[in-house]
Amino acid sequence: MARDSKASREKILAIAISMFARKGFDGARMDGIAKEANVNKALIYYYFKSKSMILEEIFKTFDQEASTLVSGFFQDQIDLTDTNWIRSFFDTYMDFLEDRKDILRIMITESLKSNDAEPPIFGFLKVLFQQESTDALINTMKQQGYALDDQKEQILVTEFFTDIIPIISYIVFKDKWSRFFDIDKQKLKDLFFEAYKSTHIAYHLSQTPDKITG
Amino acid sequence: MARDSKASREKILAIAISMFARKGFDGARMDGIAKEANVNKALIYYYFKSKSMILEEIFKTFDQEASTLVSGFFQDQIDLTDTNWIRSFFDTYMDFLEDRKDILRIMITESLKSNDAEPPIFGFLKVLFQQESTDALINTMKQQGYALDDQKEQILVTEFFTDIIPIISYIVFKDKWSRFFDIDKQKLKDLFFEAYKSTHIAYHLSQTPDKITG
Amino acid sequence: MARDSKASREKILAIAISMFARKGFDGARMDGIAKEANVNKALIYYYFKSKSMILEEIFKTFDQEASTLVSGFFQDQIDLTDTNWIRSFFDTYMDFLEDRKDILRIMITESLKSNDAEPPIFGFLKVLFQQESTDALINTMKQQGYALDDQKEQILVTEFFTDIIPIISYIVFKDKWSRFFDIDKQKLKDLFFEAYKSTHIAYHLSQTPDKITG
Amino acid sequence: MARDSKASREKILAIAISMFARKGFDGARMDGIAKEANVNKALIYYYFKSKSMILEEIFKTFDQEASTLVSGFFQDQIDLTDTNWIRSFFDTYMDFLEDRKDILRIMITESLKSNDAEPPIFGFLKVLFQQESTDALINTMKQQGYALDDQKEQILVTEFFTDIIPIISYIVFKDKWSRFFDIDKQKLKDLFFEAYKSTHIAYHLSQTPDKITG
DNA sequence: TATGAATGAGTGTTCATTCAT
DNA sequence: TATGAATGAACACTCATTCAT
Repeated sequence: MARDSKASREKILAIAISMFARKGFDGARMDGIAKEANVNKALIYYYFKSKSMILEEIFKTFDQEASTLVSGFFQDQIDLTDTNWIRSFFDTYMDFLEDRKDILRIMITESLKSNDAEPPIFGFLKVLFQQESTDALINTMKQQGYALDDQKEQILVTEFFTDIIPIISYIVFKDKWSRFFDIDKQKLKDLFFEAYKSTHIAYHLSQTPDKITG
Repeated sequence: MARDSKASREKILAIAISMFARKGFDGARMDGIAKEANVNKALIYYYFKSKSMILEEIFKTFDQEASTLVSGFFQDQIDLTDTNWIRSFFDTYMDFLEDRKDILRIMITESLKSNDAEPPIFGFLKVLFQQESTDALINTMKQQGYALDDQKEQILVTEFFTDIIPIISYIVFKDKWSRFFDIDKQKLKDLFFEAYKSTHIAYHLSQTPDKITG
Repeated sequence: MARDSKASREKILAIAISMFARKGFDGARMDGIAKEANVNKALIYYYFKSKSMILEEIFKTFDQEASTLVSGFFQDQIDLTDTNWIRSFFDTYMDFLEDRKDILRIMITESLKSNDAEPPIFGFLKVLFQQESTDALINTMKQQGYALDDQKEQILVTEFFTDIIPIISYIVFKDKWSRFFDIDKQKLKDLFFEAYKSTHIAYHLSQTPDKITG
Repeated sequence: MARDSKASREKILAIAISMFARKGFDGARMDGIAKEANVNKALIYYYFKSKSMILEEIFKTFDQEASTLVSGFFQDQIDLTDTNWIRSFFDTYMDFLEDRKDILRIMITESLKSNDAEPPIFGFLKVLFQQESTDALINTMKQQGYALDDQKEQILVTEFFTDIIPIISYIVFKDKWSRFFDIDKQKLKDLFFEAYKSTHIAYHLSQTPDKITG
């Protein structure tokens, strides 16, 4: 109804994200997106070349925003021994992902498909560990006396499978978990943070010189 | 061509698993399955009521096999302080999942969709932590002096997000990881085990009475 | 961009002709015309009621111009025995059609469709042999001693299928002929004129009294 | 209704030809073809890969049949001086085309479009003047004393524009001509043959030495 | 005059599923 | 068991056309 260009486009995009997340990219229907977005189906094609192009734009925007987030982070002082700092980092990071949990769902699903393209989740990982950030992190950690084995490959693997993946999984599964295991969402969040702390964070702390020499 | 009843059915099932994994359930086509399985499309409907029923059978069979695996495990003596035992458990567990990695892919994808059904991956979790096993585990751990907070909820959350999920993720992503990060598969396996050991296993060990009393 | 009324309208018309000729009326797209004409799609509808109306205007204009051409011709003295006169007539006629070859393409295509409307190419034929012209021609020919069987029907059939049609065909096919039979365009023109002369013109000459009595 | 493979396929093909001829390839609708052929729309795609593939098959079949016709012809003795022979040849040729007049309509329309493909009507021309036939014709004509300028290019041009094109045009336009010029079909046929005889055939005869010197 | 946004009705094509044998 | 033929309901995408400004 509203002849408001920007609004229509954004609405379509928002519904598409929600739809792809709920039914999967292949399970989602253009008809359904149009109906839910309250726009004419043809209008979708006025703004987006094809279904796949919507997906591409979703991922591209996500990567850009993630990049901005990361850049912001590593301009501050990093202190992995400061529990407050870690919690603050963790919360900002979680809020960012929480706001984009539907995109994360889509990202996982699409990453699992077999095709020649790089899995979008690897793209996200690369954004998080882009050259500058990684270097800054490694340097900071070294300065703080961390026993870094200097193997970037190990860092990447460890961070991906024991940090990023658990966190993303928590975000995409928490609603269903809360529902099917009949548990309060705040309680679940605490349980997850406890698990995260006692595994991944504990691992980081175990590498501090304090811990070692202390 | 081949008038071998069982063979046709199994072939269809095998190809369906591979197809669902590669393209997603919605992206997979009955035509494609028939062609790849070298059977007539209508024959699929002779053996399976519908596309969804194939999926259901896949999950049901998987759950049964997982259940058998788990039962076998907890008949033996559990010793979380014995590194050899842990590695042996880990290897058996990994081999089992490795042989079913396509099913894991499907399971994740389907678990992410929005519907009223319980996510199949929760079903898998329940199989792993079915009453008897969990009880056995908890009892054993208590006997071995573990500081168990007795909260099954915490155990479930921790094991799911920092054990099952990382392991499954490793299995479903390792091929692509090896390809896109250009790293040898064996090397990657070592890196992952190192990450798993220094986070999840370290967490378990940290809970041993030795640590507490020591 | 350009706020030049006439220019936009003419441009749209010119592009429409080219587009209809290249892709056929049904194959041509309003979007494509707008884009190629560098105008807004809606502007086309400001100048033309619909796609079909563009076509109608094209044919109407063509018929009017053809009519003017023909009128001009039969004001001069007709002399079918004068080779110079024939060549001059032929050249003027050819140049006129050559300048409108895209319209001829459209005309043929549309004439072949099945509908109740008179094929536009018949309209063109009627313009060429409109009452006055035909009468003038017949009279002149009679005066010059031609063995006219006085059958206007025969004249029309002969002129259409062995004069107009070959000439139009030559015009609409010469570019492709030159390309696919790898022959120079001037050479092709000579070959065609030779063919035309030895069949159609020869036929006219064979009807002159000179030839017969001589 | 009838579960008769061959029949359905042929029906679809026949209706497609008729539809393409009536509305043009782009104007024809798959829905319309299905409905008129009394088959399910999806069945069309069971037999043909796409709309364009139907067209391709139509042309391919036509070319094969034309090739067979031509081959048959040049096994007999060619005698361009024998009016009976000419008329017999002409009739067979006309009947063949008459039976395929819808295909001719499609062929012309498609030949006029702008694309990189060779116009199908050139393909037809090549079939008619395929190496063997052309050679046979030229040899025969030479033996019979024809003043052949030996230029195959001239022959091709002359035969295309003053023989094939007029004949095809007659076939595709005769129904409409008869209707819009209110003339009996048999009468029209006679008029056309008269026109054809007094132009194209006259041209051939004019080249025989016998006729001229005899 | 001109345009960006919007739309109803299609358009070729595909899909899971069923039928007849 | 197995298959070629057949189908209804979608499916992503397009089109000529109109609206609001």
